[in-house]
Amino acid sequence: MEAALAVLSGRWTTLVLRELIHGPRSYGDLSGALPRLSDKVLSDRLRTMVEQGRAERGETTGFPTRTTYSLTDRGLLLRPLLVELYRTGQGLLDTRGP
Amino acid sequence: MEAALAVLSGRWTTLVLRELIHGPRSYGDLSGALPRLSDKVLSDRLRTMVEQGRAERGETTGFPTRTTYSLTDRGLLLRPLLVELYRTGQGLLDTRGP
DNA sequence: CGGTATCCAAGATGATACTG
DNA sequence: CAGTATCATCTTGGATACCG
Repeated sequence: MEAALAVLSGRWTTLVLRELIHGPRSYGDLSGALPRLSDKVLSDRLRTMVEQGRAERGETTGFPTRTTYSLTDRGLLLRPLLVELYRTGQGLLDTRGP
Repeated sequence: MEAALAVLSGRWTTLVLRELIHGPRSYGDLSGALPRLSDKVLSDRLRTMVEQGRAERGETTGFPTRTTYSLTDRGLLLRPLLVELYRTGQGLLDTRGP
């Protein structure tokens, strides 16, 4: 449990994961989908996820650079947990949340 | 999802919840089961859970006081999420964690 | 036994500005 | 477009000590 929590740690981690679960996303996609997330924190999270082997980065050679992030198999392990987080969140709101 | 995360926020919240899911526990039970958790944080967490309506407190009248905490129906909503946290944690460790 | 009161250190986050 | 650099701030957690 502590291991799973450690992976989700950080206020924005799960939200970035949710975006990536729907498929590869560019830095700009993520930044646009999460407007309240600062560039600094976004790149912090992405770097951590890549270091942990949960995400991969595909970088183009041209200019402007276009980088695409996608989940690895290890990252996809988290999918059921994210689904349960969503379900539980709905449940909490239904019964007068949070 | 954010609602669910907010409820689990705090490094020790899920561990306290796990103890309570097995049944009512006194303050001392919890403190003993989680030796690395300071009194301050334990009482912070319990207070928050009671405020949120996820736990209830039953206090005796005598002395020394003996207080028992237990989960409410709202608290039990979190059970499937905790189970999934546990499952995911196991999965992470199996594939070379954390 | 079952807490509360302080204070401090560390880490996370946010705002802003700048670069290849 | 895709970041990095810097700094202020906010939040958590831990240590310690004390109270009814």
